[in-house]
Formats: sequence, structure tokens, C-alpha cells
Amino acid sequence: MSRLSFDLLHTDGPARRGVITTPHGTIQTPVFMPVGTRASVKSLTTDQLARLGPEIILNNTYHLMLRPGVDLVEKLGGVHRFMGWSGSVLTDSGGFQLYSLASIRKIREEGVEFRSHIDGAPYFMSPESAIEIQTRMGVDIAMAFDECPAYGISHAEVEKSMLLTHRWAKRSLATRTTSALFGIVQGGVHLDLRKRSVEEIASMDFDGIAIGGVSVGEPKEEMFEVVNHTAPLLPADRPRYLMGVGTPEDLVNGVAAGIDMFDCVMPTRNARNGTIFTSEGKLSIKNARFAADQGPLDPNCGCVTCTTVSRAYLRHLYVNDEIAASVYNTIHNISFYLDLMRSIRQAIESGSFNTFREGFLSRLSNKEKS
RNA sequence: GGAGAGUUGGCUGAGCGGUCAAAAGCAGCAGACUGUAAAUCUGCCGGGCCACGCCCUACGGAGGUUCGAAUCCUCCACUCUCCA
Repeated sequence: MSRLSFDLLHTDGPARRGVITTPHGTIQTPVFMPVGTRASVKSLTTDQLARLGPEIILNNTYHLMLRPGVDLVEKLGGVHRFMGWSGSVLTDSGGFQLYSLASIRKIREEGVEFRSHIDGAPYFMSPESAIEIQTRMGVDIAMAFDECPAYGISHAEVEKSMLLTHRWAKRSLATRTTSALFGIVQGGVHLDLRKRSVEEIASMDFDGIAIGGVSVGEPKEEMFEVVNHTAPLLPADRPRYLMGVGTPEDLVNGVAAGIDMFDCVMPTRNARNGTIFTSEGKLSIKNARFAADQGPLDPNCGCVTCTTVSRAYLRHLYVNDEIAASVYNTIHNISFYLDLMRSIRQAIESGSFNTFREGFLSRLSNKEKS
């Protein structure tokens, strides 16, 4: 009973089509994982989420550690049972919060002193405790505890941070037991550091490898310079996970670089903020021009939202702060992302990924112009 | 019939001689969001321009005082409260 297995089914150039197997089922890759930070994909019930068909979602160690706390989650049977979710769960280790909550933490060699963003209470997280927490919560895939450096700091500082991430990676791995564990490559936008980081992380026995430290404010060209440079260096026999990415275009481009897994808050957060992803580009449902638009959000979408309600109704819900606006929009955006990944997988299987990609990107750029 | 309070930009509502095209909130319009401190945040919001400066029209209406008025005075209109 291995923690995790990965089978590479097809390749189409650098693009890969595979299957990950966890104790909670199989995951067809390339995959997009909806983010459910606090054991909830915001604005959806677990049932609503399940109907959309994702095979794996994210939770967050830091947030669940603060509330409701690991002891309780463990006592209640782990995150799956806690939220009534039967698919796979990957947890971020809390490493990203070293970046997003930089003002309320102090990093040391042993680990990090956090202040809870909720009540200011002090917490300490180490690589060991981060992995232990994730394991006790019963997640399928845990992430190594890493430091995600901010964009714009010096090469020397990024290197120092990267080396800490490497040392923490070893300690994370030494703590692995039942949950699968992914290592995280860092190195900022510096290609030499990325290469060194891959060499270090890939030499360890992780169940998968992630590229972290992107989409932290760097220009998109730099992000893809890093991804295009780093992904090909990763071992082919393990899943490759690009953390925190991204837009629909980013997913397509990421797959083209050889990435297997993605996660991003964008479809869920943007849904709550009124931005809708469609086959014709994104739109803001707040716009006055949709006030009397009887059409669906996306004419090419078969989701519950698109098959039952109009843009006019969705705008009305949004403008009136109705909770249903978030629900409908989230259902659609997640559906759109999952459909996109399905199309990508089919394209790889049929050896037409490049054609698919070119068509997809040119369709979007045409929309930008018009 | 008597006494008092009030009338400000789409709405609520500050301002009470210059620094006021007029606070703030709401509404409206648009934008951002990438391992979620986010159902959040940002910008615009009288009109016009040869726009980081100028012109026009504006604080119930009409006059007046003043170098200068949304702010002071007079009259008019309307609204509200209290006493008969």
C-alpha cells in the first residue's frame, strides 16, 4: 500500500497525461485542484463541490491548525470525514503564509514563530510539526514546509532562503509517514538557483515535486521563464506541481511546459468578486451591459449556472449582495477550469495539444482586441 | 392663529465669511485579484476643455451687505415639530 503512485500515460511534446493514485482514488492529470483553504471551497457545500467532479482539492495547514485545530480534526476522523469529502486532499504546509503573512512571523532555522492573524496568539511551526499536522489530518498529499520568498529581493537573499527550504525539505521528508509528501523547488526568478534547487529537491525521495515561489508579484514573462526553465529539469517519473497558478492561459502554458498539477484561488476568489472565466475570455458580471442579458455566462458551458440562469439574473444577484451570486459564479468558474483541464487531457491523448493550445491562446487574444 | 427648526450634488448628510465644485456614507460606473487575513480592494463619480491647470453652472427662489457668501441681512415659497 504505497502512499501514492504516478503513471505517465501519454506525452505530447513536453505535455504529459498521467494518473495519480491516492488512498482516495485516482486523479487524472494534468489536473486543476480547487482551493479550499479552511476545509471549504468557499461558497460551495461539499455536495455542490462534489457534483462538479474534482478529484482532488487543497486545504491549508496553517488555517486549519488555528481553527478548528489539529486535535479536533484528527479526533473527528481527519479532513475528509470532517468536511464530508471522499476525494483526495492535498494540503499546503503553511509555507505560503510565510509570504502572505510576512508581517506577523519570524523565521528561524528551527522553524517559524507565527502570530495568529485571528487573535494574535503565538504559534510555532517547524518542518516536523507541519508534516505531522498534515499527516494527523489524514491528507493524501502533504507539502514540505518551505519558505516562499517575496519577489524583488536580492539574489543572495533568495539563495539563503532557498538553502533554508532545502534543509527544511530534508527534515520534512524525515517526518513523512502515511501521507505522501511533495518537495518544493524554490529559487525565485533566478534560473541558476532554480537549477540548484531542482538538483537538491529531486535527489530526495519525495512523492512528487512542486515549483513554488511563483505568482508572487513577478511579471508574467519572468514567471514563465522560470517555469519553462525549471519544469524540464524535474524527474519525469514523479508528478510535477506548479503551486498557486493560475489563469486559464497559465494552465495551458504550464501544461505545455510539462506541469501535471495546478492550484489557484483565482476561479473561486474571482467568482466571489464578480469576474467570470468563459470560453470567450473573462467578463465582469457587475457590468451594466449585462443588466438585461438573457444569455448564459458562457454559451459553451454546460454547468448548472449556465444551464439554469441568465447573465441578467446573475448580475442582479451580485449587485444585491445575494449569497447565491457567489455560489452560482463559483460553480461556473470551477466548472470552467475543470472543463479546460479535461480538454487539455483529451488534446494530449490525441496528440493535438499544440493545436489546442494555439487555438486557445489565439481565441483569447482575439477577444482582447475586440 | 402663535412659537420654533429647516430647505446642500441621485439619496442620507457635514459645512456655517475666503483654504468649497462643497466632508463622509450609500447608490452608480469601471478596474484589480495567481500554494485565500479577500462576499475583498482600488479608481472615477456637476459640465466643458488646447485637461496635472483653466472656464462655465451650482448649496430652495429673488434681492442685498462684503474685496469675497452654501455660510450674514431682507422678502417670498415650501417642509417639519410644539402650543392653541
